[in-house]
Amino acid sequence: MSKKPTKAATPSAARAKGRPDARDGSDGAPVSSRATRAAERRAAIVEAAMEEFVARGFAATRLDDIAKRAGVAKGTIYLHFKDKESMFEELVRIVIVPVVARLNALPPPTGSVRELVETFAGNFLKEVIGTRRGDLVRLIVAEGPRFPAIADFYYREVVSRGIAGMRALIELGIARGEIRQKDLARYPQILVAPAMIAVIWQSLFARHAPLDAEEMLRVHLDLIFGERRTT
Amino acid sequence: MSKKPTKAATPSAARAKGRPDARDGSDGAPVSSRATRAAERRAAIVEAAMEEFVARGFAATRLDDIAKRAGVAKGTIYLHFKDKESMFEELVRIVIVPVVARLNALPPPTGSVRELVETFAGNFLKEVIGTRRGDLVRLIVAEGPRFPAIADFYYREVVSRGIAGMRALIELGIARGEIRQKDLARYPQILVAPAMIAVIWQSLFARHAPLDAEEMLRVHLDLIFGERRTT
DNA sequence: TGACAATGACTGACTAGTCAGTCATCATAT
DNA sequence: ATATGATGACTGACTAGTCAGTCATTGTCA
Repeated sequence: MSKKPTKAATPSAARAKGRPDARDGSDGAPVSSRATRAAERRAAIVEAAMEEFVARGFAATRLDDIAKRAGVAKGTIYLHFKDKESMFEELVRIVIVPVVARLNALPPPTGSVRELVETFAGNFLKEVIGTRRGDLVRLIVAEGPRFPAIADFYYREVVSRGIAGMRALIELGIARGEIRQKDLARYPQILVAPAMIAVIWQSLFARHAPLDAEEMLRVHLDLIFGERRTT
Repeated sequence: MSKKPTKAATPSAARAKGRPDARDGSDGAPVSSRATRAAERRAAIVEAAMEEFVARGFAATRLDDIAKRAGVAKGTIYLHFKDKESMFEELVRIVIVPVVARLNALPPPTGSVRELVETFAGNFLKEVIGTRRGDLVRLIVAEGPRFPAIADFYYREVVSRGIAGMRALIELGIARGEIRQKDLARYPQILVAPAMIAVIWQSLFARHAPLDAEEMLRVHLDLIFGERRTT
């Protein structure tokens, strides 16, 4: 209490930072209404927070660091999120939702099942393995037990749907005679397992022994569908 | 300095805690020499720390909690470990070493390759999935990126050996005609992937959808070795 | 053998530092 | 003009790590 009788001396100086003009390069149309700027800031915070949480985990991440990375004051974070915990949960949702949307917009079943699965694997390679989304998977594995809400959400929105989708694909493959192993439909996890391992491998062991995920998935599909004759 | 003229008042009272007799249940042989007691305490700390780290992760674990759980004062921890971080690293080593020993003491290759792999899978089921060792795997996935030393160690001692062993097994299987897919030897990860997924699944999603890991592994082996005729 | 001294394992109150969350103050779009 | 966004200094709770002091055990000597 007795520590700081004088206040309001320095703070005004720092003010120089906050966007002075807030217009785009053209003539006079204000490109940033308050709402727009706020949305941009929110996005910056989400981006920065994702980066930090992925790199350090929930407990070790400092809000100060997130704020700094987002180019925002700490207080600003609290204009957008209730607290660190709900911020983390919301974050995971924000990043996952587009993934779910993608899952729901499955391409119509054209061509062989193998082709379908290959397309799927290709997308997975490109958009998950070695990307921030891949790190998110690791983050969920890491923090899931301490954030049941996140584990629940992830299971409901991604895992159960993914498993169901894969099961449908496998059953189609069995019906068409492309897949021999009938029991595979009971454990679609087997179909996905190498892909998940690839994700984890990349973020843990890539330094020691890089893994050619694409080739591995190809071998795995050969195992399930039988060897291909084409290159 | 000027704060504590009085001391030595309370501490003596707490002394009641430390083993009063230090003998075993039989007659008069002192079972706990100083060295023995110290070793017991160290073991208690390791056990407690493992529990806490697995449950909360590195950053969120409090040394006070570890001490309390181990029935030891906080200072005691520092008699055995340099600091929290090296304690964590040492811990992982301590738990992993027996696993490595187990790996090195592989049973002599008797019977079919499938039998060998099945034995292996059986052990894995019993001793890893759903046990503290399984949680350790998750912990390494979670903290590995922040503890390169641990990821290194784990890769060197467990992963690379495991992969090498599996590869040998697969090559044997190919040579004996039990395994068709020759490329499998290039990615032994595929053989192990469902087991790893089972470990992770149990600690994340067991509540939502329990997974019959044993059955899943059987199906997976059927996929690799071809369907079995026996029940 | 018994008494006494030396040892060092053990303790827990304490320090120094960290960080989530608050709020008085200021800036600015409307 | 003013309502709302934004700021960052500040607070208080919390915790890793320290260290002076205690005492059971061990070693030694008469």
